Amino acid sequence: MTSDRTADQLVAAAIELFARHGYHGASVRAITGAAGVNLGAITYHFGSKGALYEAAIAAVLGPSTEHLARASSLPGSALERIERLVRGLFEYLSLHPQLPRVLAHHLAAGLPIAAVARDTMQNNLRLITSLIAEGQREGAIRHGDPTLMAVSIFAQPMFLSLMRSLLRQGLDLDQDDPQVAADLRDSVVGFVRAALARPEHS
Amino acid sequence: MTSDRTADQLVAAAIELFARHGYHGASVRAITGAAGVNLGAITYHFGSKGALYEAAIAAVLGPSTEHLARASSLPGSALERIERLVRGLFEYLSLHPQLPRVLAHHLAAGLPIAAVARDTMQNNLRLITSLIAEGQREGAIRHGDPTLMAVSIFAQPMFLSLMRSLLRQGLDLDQDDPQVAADLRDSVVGFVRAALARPEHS
DNA sequence: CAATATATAATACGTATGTATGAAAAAGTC
DNA sequence: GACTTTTTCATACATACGTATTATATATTG
Repeated sequence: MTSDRTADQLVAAAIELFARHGYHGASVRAITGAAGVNLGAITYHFGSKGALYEAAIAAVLGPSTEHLARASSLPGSALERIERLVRGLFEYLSLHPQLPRVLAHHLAAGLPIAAVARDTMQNNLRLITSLIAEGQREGAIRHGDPTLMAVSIFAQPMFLSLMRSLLRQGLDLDQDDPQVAADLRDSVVGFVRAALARPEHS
Repeated sequence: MTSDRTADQLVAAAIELFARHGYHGASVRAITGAAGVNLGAITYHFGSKGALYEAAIAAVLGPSTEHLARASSLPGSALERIERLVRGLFEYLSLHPQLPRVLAHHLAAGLPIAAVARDTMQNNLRLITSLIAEGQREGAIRHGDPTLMAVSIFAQPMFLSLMRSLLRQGLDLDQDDPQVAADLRDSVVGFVRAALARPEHS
């Protein structure tokens, strides 16, 4: 029962096309064409275009939590582990640049969020939240609602990745350039560190 | 020549429907229906659906720069003016919650960005950038690339607004609740302040 | 009030959409 | 190797799409 090649290729093509053109803009014909499979393959393997959409969301979002958990699992101070988590998020986004794009379409709709998306984001945010709370107990992180701080942190890599084309066309910041990407990562990490760190007593 | 009622209503309906369903998902029939005008009105007043789309983008994004400039224009330290700008951005987003949604669809596509969108975002980011640079000259803001810092700042209210439905469904954070909205604003402002402030010497 | 521009309206046209259908092929099973 | 299940394929169907067309109504101007 190895991997169902057709279904996998459909999901891969769907992720890219849903990210680029949104749900309605990515036609069944375009998806099956890009995947190199027959027109009827979506109906056969998933039942409907909508079901493939959910599978695509699950495929881009799903693995993120484990990736972030792994990145932040090494021993160290809470602040250090948060930095590693942020870098892990950048890493995941460079591997899956479609994540914020698919999510953006999905969120903008304002419809009920798919269960996978809701749960995954919940877990990702909880991961950051608990690290912040730990840092606050250690006395290394300043006071403030850890959940809201976590949202602030999460927003930056996500939105930065989403703004990819705009930053290139508007500010000549090409994230494909490894140096630019590294500068962006370091800037965000520095920003987050400074935002969380408890002010030193004068 | 007052205001062309039909064209205005078309833009208003288009903003909402493009925000919710994306370009392809918002049909000409749905838009004209919501606007309460004839099916042919888009062709007549704008020439095509694509032209209406550009007009809609211009209408949501365009006024933002002046709003932010006004909010941050009052005298005060750079840090204070940045705080006012961030609050101004939250205010603008509460008046135009479609902005990040329309922009998200547009950015996710990865296509050439519409000129209005590019220029407006450029100006908005420049506004923050120059305030940061000013604060650095004053010695109140820590070192770091002001442009990248500006992106970090901008990302938070934008992404927060975009995550509206997810925060409600996943974290029980309902931004329609004025108290929750105020807490979010204050948290982001505090986060930004701390991120920018030059560390005190111990 | 005629004449002339401007706006709205109803409808038609060709194309693209998601899915259903049934035949052909491939893979699996005894 | 015959039989059965699973998967692919080609095609058909009804509907929805963006826009063009043509007619009607409403302002505008002399």
